[in-house]
This record gives sequence, C-alpha cells and structure tokens, in this order.
Amino acid sequence: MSRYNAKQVEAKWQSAWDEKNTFEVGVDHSKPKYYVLEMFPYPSGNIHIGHVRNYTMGDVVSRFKRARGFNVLHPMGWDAFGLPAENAARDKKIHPAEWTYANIANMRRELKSMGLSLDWSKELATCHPGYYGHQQKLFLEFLDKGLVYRKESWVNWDPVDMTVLANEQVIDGRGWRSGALVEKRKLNQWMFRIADYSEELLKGLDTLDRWPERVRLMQENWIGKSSGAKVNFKIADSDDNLEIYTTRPDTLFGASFMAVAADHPLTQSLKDDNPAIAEFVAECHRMGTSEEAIEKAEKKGVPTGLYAEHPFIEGKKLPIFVANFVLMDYGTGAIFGCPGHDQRDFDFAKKYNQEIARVVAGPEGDESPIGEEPYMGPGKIINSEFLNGLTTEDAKEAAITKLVEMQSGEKTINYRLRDWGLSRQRYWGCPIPVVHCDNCGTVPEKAENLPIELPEDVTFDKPGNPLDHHPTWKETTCPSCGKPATRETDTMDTFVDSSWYFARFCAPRDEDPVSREAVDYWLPVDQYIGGIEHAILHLLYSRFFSRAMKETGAVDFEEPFSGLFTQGMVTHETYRAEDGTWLFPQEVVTNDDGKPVHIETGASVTIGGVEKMSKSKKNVVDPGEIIDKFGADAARWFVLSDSPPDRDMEWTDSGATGAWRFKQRLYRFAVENLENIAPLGASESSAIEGDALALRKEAHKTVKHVTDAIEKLHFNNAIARIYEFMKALSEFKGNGSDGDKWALREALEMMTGMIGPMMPHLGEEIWEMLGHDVLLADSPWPVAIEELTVDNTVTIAVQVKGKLRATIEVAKDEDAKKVEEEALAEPNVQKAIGDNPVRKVIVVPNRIVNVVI
RNA sequence: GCCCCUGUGGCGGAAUUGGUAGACGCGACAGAUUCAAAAUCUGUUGUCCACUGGACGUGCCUGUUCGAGUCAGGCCAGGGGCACCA
Repeated sequence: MSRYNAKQVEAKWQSAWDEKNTFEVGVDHSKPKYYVLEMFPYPSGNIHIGHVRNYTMGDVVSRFKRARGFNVLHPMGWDAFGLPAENAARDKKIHPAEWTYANIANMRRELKSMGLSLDWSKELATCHPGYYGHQQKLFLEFLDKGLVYRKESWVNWDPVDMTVLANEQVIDGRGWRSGALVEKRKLNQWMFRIADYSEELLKGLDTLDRWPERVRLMQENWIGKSSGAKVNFKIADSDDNLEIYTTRPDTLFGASFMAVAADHPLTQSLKDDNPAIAEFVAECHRMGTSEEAIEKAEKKGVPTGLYAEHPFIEGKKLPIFVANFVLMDYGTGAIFGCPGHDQRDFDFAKKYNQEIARVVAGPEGDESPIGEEPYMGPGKIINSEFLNGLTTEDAKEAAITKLVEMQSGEKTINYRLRDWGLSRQRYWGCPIPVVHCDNCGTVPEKAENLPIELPEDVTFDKPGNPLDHHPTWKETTCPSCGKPATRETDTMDTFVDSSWYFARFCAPRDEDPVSREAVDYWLPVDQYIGGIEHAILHLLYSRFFSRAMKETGAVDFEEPFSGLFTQGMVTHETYRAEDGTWLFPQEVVTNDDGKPVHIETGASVTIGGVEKMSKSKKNVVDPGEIIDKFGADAARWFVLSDSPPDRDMEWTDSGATGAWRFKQRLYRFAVENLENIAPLGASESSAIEGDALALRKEAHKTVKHVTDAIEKLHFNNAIARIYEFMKALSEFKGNGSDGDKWALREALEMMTGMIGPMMPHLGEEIWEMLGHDVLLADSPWPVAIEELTVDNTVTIAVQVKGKLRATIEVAKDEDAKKVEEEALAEPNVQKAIGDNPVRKVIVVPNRIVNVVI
C-alpha cells in the first residue's frame, strides 16, 4: 500500500489552492462576512513555532467559517519597519530595504508551506510607499483635526537605540527592545491626543464582550481613571496659587506639607536663585526613570522656603518642598502631603520631621495618634471641624462642596493615560510629512506630494538619525510660501503602522488610505488572534486610531476588533551541558540507560525547566525542520491538540509524533476502506441499523460536538472528540450491505470534513479519494442531524448517601417513579441501604438517582 | 503593596456549568505480529487495602447542599498585570 507522502501531497494541494485562487475574496453582500486576522509578523527572517501556533488557530477559524458559508477575509502582511533592519544595515552592510524584503520572501515561503488559507492578493508591507504614503495621508488628516500636535516635552531616551520611547515602551526603566536604561531628555515631539479619548476608550471596553476579561482589565488599569479634586492653595506672602490634585480631599485637615515635582513651573522659577533646588532637580533628572527601581524606597525632597496657606484652617501654613516622588505629568504635578493616611507622605514626613496627624479613625473607632504605620483604610473623620463624624466617602463630597463654595477647588476626574509621543529619530520608519519653514513655521506637506519617500542612499556608520545625516534629503521648499525649507527628519513609531493595517487589508491597493466600501463591509475584525504581550500597547493604539479615523470620516466604527483571542506561548524543556552552557534539543539524545546525553560527546546533560522558547536558552525548534520531518498537517494538528489554546503549550517530540501517527492512521483507514463505502452520491439506504446506525449516531454526535468546540476555539477539545470518533470508525465492521456501506461513506466524509480546517492537505487528499471533484476547501461543513445525536437510552448513576453504588440503563425521559423503582432494585443499592430507612429519593431526569438514608 | 488568573494521575489536560472525576493524547507496562527490529494492532495503567469487594482521592481548612473539581468564606503555592499615580 502506498504510504502517505506528506511533502508531495502538501505541495500538490498548495498549488491547487493557488491556481484556483481559492482564498481570494472581495466584497460580496450576498454572503455574511467574517474577518479573521492574526497579528501580522515582524519580518525577522524566519517564522518561529509561536507563529505556527498563532496562524494555525486563525486558519482553522478561517477554513471553518468558510465551510459554514461565510465570506471570509483572511489576509497576511508584514510589520516591516523597525530597528532590527537598521542594525542589520550597520552590522552586515545590507540596506534595510534589501534585508527586509529578503526576510519577507523567506517567511512568505515558510508560511506558504504551512498551507494557510490566506488571501495573498491582499498582502502588504508597512515599509512599502504604497502603505506608508497612505499613513502619511492619515497623519495629515489627523493634524487637520487637531488629533496630532507638536510640543517640547520630556521624553524617554533610549541611549542604545538612540531613539525616543513611549511610556508604554519603557519597562522597568528599560527600553522594551534594547533593554538599555532609559534617560530623560527634552525634545520637540509629535504627539497623538490619545489622552483626550481616555473616557471613551474606558467606556468602550464594556462593549467588548468577546475580549478576554484580563485584557480589558489591563487596559482599564492602564487608562487609570481616578476621581478627586483640584485644590488651589494660596502661596503665603505672594499673589500666586499652587494647584494640587488629590483623591483624598477628605483628609485635607491632616495636611502637613506640600510637594511639587522637579519639573513643576514653580520649581523651575525658583531654581535659578536657589542652588540647592537646582542641584536637586539635576539629581532627579540624572535618576531619570532608570534608577527609580533601585531607589524606590527613598523619598527625598528639598524645602523651597515657600509656604502655602491651608484653605480650611485659618493661619495654618504648610511648607512647600520639591520632592522626587511627585510626577509632573500626573495630576497637576503638585500634592498636599497627609502623612497620617498615605504611605509615601508618611515616609517623607518621617524623614523630614513633618507633623503626622490622624484625621480618619481606624477600625473600631481607633483615634490614637498614628504610630509606625499610616492608616489608609476607610473610617469616620475626626479632628476635621465640619467634616467630623462623616465617613471618608461622604467627607470627600463635603470637602469638595466647601472648596467650590470658597472658589478654591473643584471636583476632577483624572486619568493616568498620557498622550502618545510618536516621533522617532530613525531611518527605517514612516517619514512624518511636515516641513519646517523659517517664515511659516511647521507646515504640513501637500497631499499631492505624498508619499514622502525615504531616500535609498543612506549610511549607518554614525549614531543618530541617518535621515538627519543625509546630505540633501531634508532640503525642500515650503508648501506654503515656496521658500527653501527643511523636512521633518523624525519618523513614526512603528506602533502607528500596526494601528490601522487591519483597515488597509480590506482594500490594500485602494487610492485612499481606506476604502469606505470595503471597510464598511469587512470591519470590525470578527476574530483577532495574537499574543498577550500586545494587551495594552498595540490594542489600545488601534482602538484610538479607529476613533481618530472615525473623526476624519475614514471609517464608521469605534472598536476595530469585536472578538479577541490571546494565545499562549510555546515552551520547551531546556538542556545544559556539564559546563553549564545551553544545548539545542537536537543535540540531546537518550542513552541506553535512559539518561540524557550529548549526541556527539556522550557527556551527561541536565534537563532544566520548561520555559518559553528563546534563542539564548536554545530551547527552540525550527518550524522548517518540523514541517520537513512531520509535514505541515501534523505540525498544525499538534499545536492544536492537548493544550487549551489560551494556555502555554509544551512542544515535545513525542507529541508531534503522536500527531503524525494519527495522520497516517486516518490516511490508511481511508485507503483501505475505499472498497467498503457506497459510491459518491448514492441515495441513503433505508436499511441502516445495528452497528451502522451506531456509527451514524457516533458521526453525528461528533460533528455536533466538534462544531461547537471550534466555534468556541476549544481546538484541543475538538481533537479529543475526533480521536474518539476515529476509534469508532476503526472498530466498525461492515457486512458489505448497502446500509453499512452508506453509513461508512457518511462517517468517513464527516471525518474528512471535520479534520479539514486542521489538516487541510490530508483533508483534500482523502476528499479526492472519495470521488469529489470540488475542493474540500469549497465544500460545506458537515451538518449533524439532531435526532441522531440523542440516545433513546441513558445510563443513570445511582448513589446512596451521595456515593456511587450502581448504574442503570433506562429509556430516555423515563418516568421518575420507574427509575426510582429500578434504582432501588439494584442489589448493590440494597446492600448499601442495609437496614436503614429510606428517607428520600432524589431523581434527576436522565442524570442521577440519589437515595438518602 | 494593590488587582487578576491558575492549582485535577508519571505528564498535557477532559468533565454537558451543582449530578458516574480522570474523556482524549503522551509516557509506562504486558501481549500479538516479526528471524529480529521499526511500524502497526490488542489490553492494562489515580492511590491504598483484608482485592469477584471496598476505602480514599481534584493544593489545604471550614461551610452550603440529597449531592461540590464546580458555589461561599479563610489559608497556601505558582503565574501575570499595575504602581513613587497623590
């Protein structure tokens, strides 16, 4: 018998799909649409196993929905701008474009070998002028609507990548890509007004019921809404005020000092005449974000010599400090310190000997002075004149009401979310289409001049921005006055590229950035699939972009992704040689004693923990090799089986082998049974009974369950049921009757249909063997007949005092009395009851009988 | 510190949402086939005991219930997110 040759068969069907343009789609109002999108990859050179998992899941959904009658958009493209290309240019002397396009070519080939149902005619790369030119157009439209602005601001400077990072891109004080300690610098920056959308972005989360709860929660925390009050403190012996933000106006009577940020205007105005302040400000800047982690505990400050007047307490003056724990870009950059009820203020007050008063009674009315710990909980207000006796909650309102009356404060909602700085001092990114003119200032480019293309002749031997070093590129004329002017040399953060690609995919060659006809039909994305690492940045930016594009009239929706699924990572065992160095999995074999050893030297190897695959720990497997060895179908099958898709899965060779075995088994079964099945199109036999009926029922039950499981993305579950069904298929012994033959064909066709989305090549191969001349990819999903999925007898568990004593077979929906009689008649049940009187018998129809004694 | 998630055999994990715990896969063991092996097929496989039966068993403790992996309260462990955010 011919053995299944995966390589040959997979290539055959891949070209069949290609030739027939099977997966090319367009707007078609006669069908319901379904947009499946996986987060597009960065073209690093090779796909990794995480991609295999991600794209396989998307492909199953895509093929499944297709078979269910949807017009499915399933595109693929490249997140192709970014620093690695410039690093490659510097290190290997390859132009970023050349490097990127070569990587794309290779990864496209690798993805194609997976047999994905992608519409390659919609492929796009963000580094192509045909993409980024439209992005520049969007930028100008945003500029026109006031959604982008330029301001001088403190930025996070990555000294290794020599670029600016958004707050979100700084993790533990380090650049998210380079890992370098980030410094503070002041630069002119282009900003998106994402903070203006804080409330909308927060509210919108409630509508995203097909998003993971934890992603919504993470975004909610990130937006960080808080409600409190702005309070104006008069600065003593001056006409100036100091405005602070607080969420605890109820503790105003506990105020003992004030603190402002190093970058606060008040500090700035004082530092020229006060060397101590100047020195402290410099120290704060040196610290940057970077050393915060290290110096976390240390609350420091210097007195300004100024005092603020307490709004409620006549004659009470509070010293004003500059403090390192007050942030300029949160609230107003100034606070009042209430050491009795705030940890930071408490630490600060201890260090600088400030008064620590209690204004909130502790649990059980504790009014004793604050000791070693501040009290942060709720309670009754004390020592606070008109607030006395109120709860903390009521006191907040009362304090604000009073402040409003006195015209020295107001209720305020504050958000943690800040505007998104998008300027990057890089070459390999989308040029910001504006011109700086001595006469006219900052002028947007004319739309007809777009795209502003990157120059090709650039050098990467100097640090800093190659666009800035270019001898002529930035020389231009002012779009407004026509005089010589210079181009903006900053390029856009690559997160801009990925904030709208889902919309461009709908009509990637359209002359407008987005085609209204196409996006109105396709968007929002019905199922978006990607890694949890994008829970905040990419997803929040895309949600902002959708709103901004709605503002400019480009689209008519707020939420770009109605369904989101975050898949888990792929992990693998780690291996270490005797000298402690990491080893690749393929360097390790098991010796005769069952111990792991090095394949060449035979030296013993330590098996370490199961960890996320990483190049540094060498616990990686190469998808290319896997597909070569097991075939794409087996690789796809394995990444879907076993582990739930949202959890991490461990890649094991034995698991992959298991998938391979199943593929062989099914193929063999099909080949061996071609003689035993009814001809294609034979009408249903009237004589389907016995084993044949049982098989039919099993087939229809399986279809029902698998359909349900895939709908919920429970791929591991679907696969488990298919395995069970495979067993039933193998065990079926037909007697050659028409009924048996008919049932076997039906079962085998259903099996083929169900494995189709997961193992598409094998599916097509068997489908063809079964006599079909329409592709499986173009055939409808098997439909379960409801009556065949229900049994007319059920097995009921009989418990005595909650413990299982017997099981009985009864007719479905049997009368409760009869079930009870049968249950009590069981010898084991009688034995368990013994001499005890039966107090009660609970009968749950078709489920269980519980005898209470 | 605050918030969230997870905890089930040797391992990955099922469990119709309060109703027979351990489906399915991996591994292991035994057998068939084979000169032998690979491949394939068939069994067995939660723990314990006085083994044709029974006891125990879903991180730990308490509770609700006829009945708890599932619900409630309190712990423990692992993972993730957030944080000088006023």
